[in-house]
Amino acid sequence: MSEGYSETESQSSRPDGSAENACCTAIPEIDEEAVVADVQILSALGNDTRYELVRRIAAAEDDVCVCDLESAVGISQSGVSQALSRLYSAGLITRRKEGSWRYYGLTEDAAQFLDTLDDIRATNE
Amino acid sequence: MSEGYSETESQSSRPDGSAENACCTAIPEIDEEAVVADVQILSALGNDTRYELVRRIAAAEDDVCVCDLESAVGISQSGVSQALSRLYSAGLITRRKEGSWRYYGLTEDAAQFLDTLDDIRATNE
DNA sequence: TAGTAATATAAGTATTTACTAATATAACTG
DNA sequence: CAGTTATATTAGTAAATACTTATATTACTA
Repeated sequence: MSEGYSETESQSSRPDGSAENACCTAIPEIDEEAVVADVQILSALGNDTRYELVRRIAAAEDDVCVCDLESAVGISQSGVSQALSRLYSAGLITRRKEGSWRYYGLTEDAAQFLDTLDDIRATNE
Repeated sequence: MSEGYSETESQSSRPDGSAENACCTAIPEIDEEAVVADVQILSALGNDTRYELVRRIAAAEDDVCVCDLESAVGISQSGVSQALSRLYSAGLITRRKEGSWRYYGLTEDAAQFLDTLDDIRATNE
């Protein structure tokens, strides 16, 4: 019950004098599918460990195996594996098997994303 | 103590026969400040509520006040305020006071970000 | 085949997060 | 001024998260 601050019949005294919840501008609906897809990408990348993993994969010239990443981010093998798995399902990294090794690489999406982040950071300096 | 799987002197039998943790490519260090800044943005946006707020602010023609956003995302006034506050400190929204109202708008960074997300989603269809 | 290495999965847990309700603050209004 | 409205802040909490350890799986190797 998140009401309790508007018991009277909402005779809104909004800034522009309009009624209901239209104090400013009508707020359009948004695409629910887009939300889900985008938030998956954003939350996958919005964590130090996973972000670092992606940056390291991006920085490497070729695809990278888990063994290397493990020592790089300082958490357990299991933790790295889980992190990579999540990045993979978010579509941020590719994976390829070769013998006992698993090689991870960046997807185009992720590359584009990192570029945007670099852009933003560059303009904010 | 996240070791325990490499007790012997790491006489690595890596894919390319190289030593230490260089099975693939040397993995360069990454910029710690960039990590912090980027993860702040990503994690701020990587949550349904906050993402929706940003999308709605983006979709509105003018700046938006909290009262409108509240009904849009379906959480309490307090929750919205906290979400906006976090988005603000991540540099994703602007805020401006006008009488009792607070108007929120998109920053350039956020706009660029949303564009990239739209791009990515568009190419993945 | 048994043994070992690379990675994944499962189960458990401390920490973090995203809320809610209650209260505070600040500005407008009679 | 007292009352009300818009928003922020605080405190508390259920649920989610990011790990850990232990175990399973898969592939290579002697």
